[in-house]
Amino acid sequence: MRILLVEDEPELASALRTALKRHDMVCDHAASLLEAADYADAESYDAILLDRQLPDGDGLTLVPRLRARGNATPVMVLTARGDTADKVDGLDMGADDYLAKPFAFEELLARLRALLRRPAAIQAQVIRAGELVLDLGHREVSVRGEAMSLPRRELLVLEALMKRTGRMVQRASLMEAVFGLDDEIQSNALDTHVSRLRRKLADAACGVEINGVRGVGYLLREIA
Amino acid sequence: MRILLVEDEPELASALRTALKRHDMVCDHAASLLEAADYADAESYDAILLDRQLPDGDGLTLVPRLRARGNATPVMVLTARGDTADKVDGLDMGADDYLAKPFAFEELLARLRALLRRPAAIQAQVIRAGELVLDLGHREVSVRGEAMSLPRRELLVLEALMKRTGRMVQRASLMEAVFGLDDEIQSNALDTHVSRLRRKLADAACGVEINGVRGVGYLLREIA
DNA sequence: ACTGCTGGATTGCAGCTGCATTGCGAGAAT
DNA sequence: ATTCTCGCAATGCAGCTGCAATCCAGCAGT
Repeated sequence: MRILLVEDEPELASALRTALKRHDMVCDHAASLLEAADYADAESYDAILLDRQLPDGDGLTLVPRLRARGNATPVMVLTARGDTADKVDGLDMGADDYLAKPFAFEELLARLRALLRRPAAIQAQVIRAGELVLDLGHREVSVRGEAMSLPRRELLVLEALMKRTGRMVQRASLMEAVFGLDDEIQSNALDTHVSRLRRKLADAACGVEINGVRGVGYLLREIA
Repeated sequence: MRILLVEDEPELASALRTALKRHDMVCDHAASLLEAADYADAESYDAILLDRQLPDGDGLTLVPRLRARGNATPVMVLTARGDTADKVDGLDMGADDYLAKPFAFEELLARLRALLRRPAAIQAQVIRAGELVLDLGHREVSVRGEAMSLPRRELLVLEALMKRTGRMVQRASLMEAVFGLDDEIQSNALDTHVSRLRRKLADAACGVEINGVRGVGYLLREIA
């Protein structure tokens, strides 16, 4: 479980970190609103523990900003401001729980567990072709639910082709997708990978095949 | 929004009912555990407000019963028992929120709104793969009922892999799950943990193994 | 048709990358 | 103080990967 802790008070922050660590959670720490926003955008967390009083503003303003970007990470607000009005504000801004300081660490943990029980549904981006399913997010290929392990380069070829299933992919464009710019590949390495991929697709009987178009490039096609 | 209110004290119950009604919520009322179970089974609610002290037992026992039947309705416990220990118990029994009486009605409402925003599904508390059982709540692993003690990092690896049993987990994603951002790990520390975990899984003969996919990541697979 | 040509397809091979494993020392936990 | 854990480095190894040699199919010109 990955937690983002947003707390500017160093002592409390480090105490919480070690405590969370002891409970087998991986915890990143941000000490300001700005830092927190950066972290939250760059990484993906299972929950955010959020202090309100931060040097550069009210931590609570982070929540609507996240939600606006489609970030549904559960947020628990930890703050000394424990009036009913504050709590109502916090919750209505999109926080999922609101715990007033001082709090018992055991309660924080229990509430955190409760939050983590309800996972933010993540949308897997998948492309289908025939019986082939390519999960772009997890870089994984499967045929009829069965995982199929592919080497990196072959996976890149397949990805580039499946993104344009049934349509042509120029040879140069494939080269770029597979090798990028870094390598100076002069030989027929691409053909090699295509060939090997073809064989694996054929063995898997997944209902797709790769056609070469002389002088132009390749295309992946569903078999009739 | 349909709410099930479980509360045996007539005054409070009727006060809550009218208040909820005023906020456009449809509210059924049960005065006992038995009645509550019947309602919950027969109807479908968006949330349950649950008192603990009921004439025929502790209201909290309702929650595991619901969950066992696959009923994931969010539950908020309302009770005079507000010790930290009570709260922890309540939340760990599967309640989603825990509010000690007396409370401000506005806070109840705000918490209710927060509850209703959350995703409906609850994540399984235990994950199984082969003979392996991982209890996410208690953070412990067991094989055929036998507890198996794992160091923190290895447990994190196993957790990340078991959450996607049989499917790929990218190396980078594993890194994130096991180390936060804070650590600058440049070496093959991850490989080390995987290796050690592999050995323990093999020794335990638990019917699962970890496959590495060169250039991509790892996957945990049940042995045929 | 025949033949030479061209560009892709395939396959064996060798280098190399990236993973697996192990031992070790420092630091944390008890 | 002792034990456990963790990150690291060294070593070994398997598979990927690029290359080249070979093979094959389509094409054009005679």
